[in-house]
Amino acid sequence: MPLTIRELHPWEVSLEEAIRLQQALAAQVITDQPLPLTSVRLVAGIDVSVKDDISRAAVVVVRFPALDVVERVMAERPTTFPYVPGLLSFREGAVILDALRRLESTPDVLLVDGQGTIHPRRIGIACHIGLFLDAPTIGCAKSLLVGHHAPLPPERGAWVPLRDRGEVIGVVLRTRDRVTPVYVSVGHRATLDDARQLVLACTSRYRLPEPLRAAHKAAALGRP
DNA sequence: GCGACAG
DNA sequence: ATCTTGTCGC
Repeated sequence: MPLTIRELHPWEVSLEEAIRLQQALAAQVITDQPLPLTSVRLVAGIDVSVKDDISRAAVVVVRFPALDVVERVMAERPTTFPYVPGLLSFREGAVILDALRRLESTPDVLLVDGQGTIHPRRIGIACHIGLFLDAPTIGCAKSLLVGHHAPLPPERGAWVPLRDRGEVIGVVLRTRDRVTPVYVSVGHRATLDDARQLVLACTSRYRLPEPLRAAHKAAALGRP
């Protein structure tokens, strides 16, 4: 039984309408639902690459905790929406859903390359995709969109809370000794602690979790 | 008005 | 994200 995708709203909207949609959808994001790692069997990684106005999305599903690949799908479509900090969903959302519609397996949780609740309106692309799927999602970004944090210890597994306007919206996580950290936050239907633990459990030899590394490679346009 | 700013 | 060469470290 594949994932069910809800078409909550169109993607071709104005910048003003995009913000209005985010404000309405943000209230539906669930950030307190437990996601026991012992119950996770399949994890999906999602990433998008853009080249010559063509966006390519890739979704790679791996078994957990082994991390071996079990499925990989892709989709392409013209890039229309511009890149605007805070509105990434509207640039990459449609092509990601196109790829997800081709998925045959049903991941228990999806890792998205980008922010979850680490967002001005608390609805980054990971939350947005989670709402369309009504499934557990987690945001894992390589750089920061908003928020501040204390210094992070140098060893793998170290983490500190990320705060914005007085609230904890995510964590800064070191996935490898002495390596630049990643920013983890809940996308939908998960808790921040479970999100952090899952990202770390999906990371082995590299900085980024395996599902995202695999999706990044698959989405790369250039060389076949 | 001046910075900050996922991918 | 994409554009690009060499280079430091395990």
